[in-house]
Amino acid sequence: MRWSKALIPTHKEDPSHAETTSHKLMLRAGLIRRLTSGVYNYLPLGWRVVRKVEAIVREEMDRIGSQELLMPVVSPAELWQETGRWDVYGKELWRVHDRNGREFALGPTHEEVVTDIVRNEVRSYRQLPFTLYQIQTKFRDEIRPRFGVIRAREFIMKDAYSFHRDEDSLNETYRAMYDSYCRIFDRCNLNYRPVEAATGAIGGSASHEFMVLCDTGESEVIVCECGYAATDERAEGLIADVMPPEDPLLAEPVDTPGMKTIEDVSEFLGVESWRLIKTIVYVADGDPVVALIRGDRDINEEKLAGLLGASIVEAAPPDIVEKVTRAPVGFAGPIGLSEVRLVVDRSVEPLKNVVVGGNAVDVHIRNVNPGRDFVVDDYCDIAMIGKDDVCRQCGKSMGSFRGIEVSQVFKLGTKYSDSMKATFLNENGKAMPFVMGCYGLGISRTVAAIIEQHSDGAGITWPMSVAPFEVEVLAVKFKNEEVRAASERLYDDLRAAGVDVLLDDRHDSPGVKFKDADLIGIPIRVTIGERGLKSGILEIRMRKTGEQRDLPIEGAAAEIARIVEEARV
RNA sequence: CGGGGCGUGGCGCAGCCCGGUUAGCGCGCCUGCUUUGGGAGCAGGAAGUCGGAGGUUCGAAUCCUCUCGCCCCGACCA
Repeated sequence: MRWSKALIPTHKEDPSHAETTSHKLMLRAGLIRRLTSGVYNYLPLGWRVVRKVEAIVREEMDRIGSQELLMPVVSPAELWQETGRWDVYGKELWRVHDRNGREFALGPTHEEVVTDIVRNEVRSYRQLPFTLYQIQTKFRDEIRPRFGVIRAREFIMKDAYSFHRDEDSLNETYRAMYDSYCRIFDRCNLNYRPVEAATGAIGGSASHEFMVLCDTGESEVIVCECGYAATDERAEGLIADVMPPEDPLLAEPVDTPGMKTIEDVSEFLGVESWRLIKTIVYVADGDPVVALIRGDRDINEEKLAGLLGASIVEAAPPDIVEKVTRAPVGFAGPIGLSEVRLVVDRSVEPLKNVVVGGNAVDVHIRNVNPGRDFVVDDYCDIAMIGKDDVCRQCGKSMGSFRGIEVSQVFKLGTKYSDSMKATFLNENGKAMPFVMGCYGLGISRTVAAIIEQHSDGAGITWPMSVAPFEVEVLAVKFKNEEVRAASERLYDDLRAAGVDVLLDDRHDSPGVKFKDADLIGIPIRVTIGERGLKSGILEIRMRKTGEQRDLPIEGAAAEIARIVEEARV
């Protein structure tokens, strides 16, 4: 490609709307342009990178025997209603309707569609196991699109689905896919880590997310030196007991006018926040539930939902809170509640003489003792675990890091095949539901994640494997006949050698070209100018390391092609 | 959805509080000449219904109302 004919619109200044490194650089280097919130054009340079990442993904999917297909973006509402996700997925499911008012979803993921294909086409256990995948545009009407393509409403994803006769077979493919993902991210030169994850709206029994380490990442991972690593939604751990031994005192109401938050009450009464019990009313699949946790901690709604076996758990609206506690929001407590399920976190068990809401306006109760003043059937783990908590596996205190979630794999089990009646016949002629796995990988997000880890003050520093071009030939003073001839020859020779090469043949000043070269970050830059030509040399420079050396023009193309070949993964 | 902020040539911004002629600046773009190893110089030029609608006023980018869009912080996920 010749730069003079290419659409590579670079910018000297940072765009005003972008915050993160990758977002700024993708805009400045002319990889993407925003069309509307969370929706992006991929310009030629950006698209080339997407294609490179896709190629790696395809190779690795093929390697484990996964077959590529293409499913439609649009799918009918009825399919989603079969599994209940038409409702469960909520507003994030991008819904459209046709001219007759019939409803459709723009696919955010394709469990329903792929299961529909398989239930119609696969009959026998002899056909199992197999894995299907596609690379396609996905739609999620995100609450808040963010960070350019990292959280977009329209994005590119590779999604794979495996079908099995039993759990053992699923486990085998799950492992193969997990290893495949490791190879993919290794080849993209990413510093990443697979961690245990919650299953969320997709469902299933086990899940891992692949996290690319990045301080501005949106996900928090809890880690322990023993090897344990899990997302904060999923992490288990022990919350250290801070309660000193105390004799139980007599519970008594206390006036707390207008004190509605843990912070208010703890300040007003002059007690530490852990000497309170946080009481939160939730609605789980339509039914109110009250959850209790120590005052300085937060409830993990994901865990609560899992414990209750509910698909939707959300904080109750004020009218439900009032109905349940007979008081406005802010004075909920466990004492005297009836006809509502109480879920109590383990952190509450050791507490003595603590403060709870009084279930009445402007009243709290102090010196409350769990078990004595209210009944606890069972203490559970519904706590959001943090980096300062203690590992359940080894007992050491844990740490945390932030990351970008580039992929997630799930063991789905029969969740979808059950609800969609997708079955095969086993050896005994008995109809069995397919055991399924699903495996997502955000292609566009991976591109952004690569930039997050591969840039410097001057621009992007692409790894060879995903760079839009492998070599940039920068002609200083392209007008000069000798420079022009030498550049053209090298350009042709490199292309003939199978190298992706960009020729900067613009008639701009050298400064402009050098700055642009740094910005778009092609791994190898070859500079050809009058100066070097006099002595028959050109200059080759590695973008990432800044390492540079002179090369005789004779045989330069072959030498450069060799270096490129070596750097390819 | 709650909180905060912003919409002025392609990009980055000033002007707005305190209304007043042809709406500025830097970058970019076009033409010509000179220049060419780290964002060149000179000369000339194109490009904006000041997000939109309504209102106040002799007069609105500026004040008021409504509306649309965008970004950031929190509840969602590849």
